[in-house]
Amino acid sequence: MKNLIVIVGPTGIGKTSLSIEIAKHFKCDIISADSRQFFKEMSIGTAKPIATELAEAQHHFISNKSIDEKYSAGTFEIDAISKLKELHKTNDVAILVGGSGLYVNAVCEGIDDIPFDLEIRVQLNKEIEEFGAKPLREELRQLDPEHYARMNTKNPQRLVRAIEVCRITGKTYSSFRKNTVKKRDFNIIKIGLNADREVVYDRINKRVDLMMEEGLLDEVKSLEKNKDLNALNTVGYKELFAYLDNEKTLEEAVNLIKQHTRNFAKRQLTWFKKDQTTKWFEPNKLNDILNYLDTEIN
RNA sequence: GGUCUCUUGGCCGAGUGGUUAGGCAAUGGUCUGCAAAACCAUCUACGCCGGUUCGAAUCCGGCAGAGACCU
Repeated sequence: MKNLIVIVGPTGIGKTSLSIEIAKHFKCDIISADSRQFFKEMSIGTAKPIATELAEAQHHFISNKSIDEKYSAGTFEIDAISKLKELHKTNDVAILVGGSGLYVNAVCEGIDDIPFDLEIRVQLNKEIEEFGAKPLREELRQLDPEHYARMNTKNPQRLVRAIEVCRITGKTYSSFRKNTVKKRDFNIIKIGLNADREVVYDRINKRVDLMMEEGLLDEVKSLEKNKDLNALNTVGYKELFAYLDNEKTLEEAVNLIKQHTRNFAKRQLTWFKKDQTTKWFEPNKLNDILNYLDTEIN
C-alpha cells in the first residue's frame, strides 16, 4: 500500500522542520501545499525552506512558478497527484506539507471539475467595483436560486465565481457542485501541529522580526512594480508596500504583518480543526509523531 | 495660585436628552479554481460623586486625572 503523510497546522508552528525530519525517517520526498511558496520571487516573506533545509530532503512545488503565472487549487490537484503517482512508483511513502487548506483538500479529496474563465471574472469584478454587488446578487438569484440560497452572498469572490460559471456555461453553478470525495489509491495519514494560542502567536511575532533581519524589505522592494499581482496580495508584502508608499511607518507595517499573520494562523486552525481524521501533536513531540506514523503506515 | 479645554468599551474614534455609530484587535465561524484571499457572527462603552429630569453618557455642580495658557 502507498501512503501519503499529510502535515498541517498554522503558519510558523514548525511544519517545515518536522516534514524534513519525517522525510529523513522514511527516506521520502516532500510535496509542498503552500499557495505562496510556489512563487520563486517570494522567499523570505513566505518562510520557504532555506537552502540547507532543501538539501536535506527532496522538495516539490517550491519556487516552481513565477508570480505572474496563474495557479489555482484545481491545477495543483492535477500537478500534485501526478507527482505523487511518480513518487509512489519507487517509494511507499510521500509527504504533503502545507498551510493552504484548500490545496491540501484538493490533493486529499479532490475538487469538482468546474469551468472557469479569468476574463469573465475580471469583468465581473469591474462590475462590482462600478455598481456594487447588488445587481450581481440579483442576477445570481435568477440564474441559480439553489446556490444563492445556500451561499454567503455578501462574499464578492464567491458571488463572482458562481456567476462566472453560469455565464460561461449557461448552466447553474450548483449543477457542477457534486461534492464528491475522490477515492485516492493511497492511504492518507493526517497529522496536525498546534500549541497554546499564546505560543503560536509568540512564534509568529518572533519569526516576523527574523524575516526583517533576513532582508524582507529588500525582497519586497524588488517586487514593488508587481504589487498589483494577486500573488503579492500576501501578508508581509502588502504591509511593506504601504510603507514604501509612505502610508505607514516601518514600525506600523511590521506590527501589521505580525497581526495579520496571527489572524491568518487563527483561520488556518479553524479550517484544519474541522477534519476529525487529523491527529494533533505539539511541534516538539517528534518521537511521538514518528511512533504514531510507524503504526499508521501500511 | 488663576483661566480655559479635555476625559467614550483592549486601542482608535464619531455622536445625540430617550433605538447597539463605526474601525481595528480579540474570540468563534464560513470556505470547491483569487484561499497568506474573501466573507460572517459575538463583544452594548461613555472618569468618579451628587443634582435637574418621566428619562442623562449627553444639562448643572463638585471631585480626580491630562493638557494649554497666565501670574
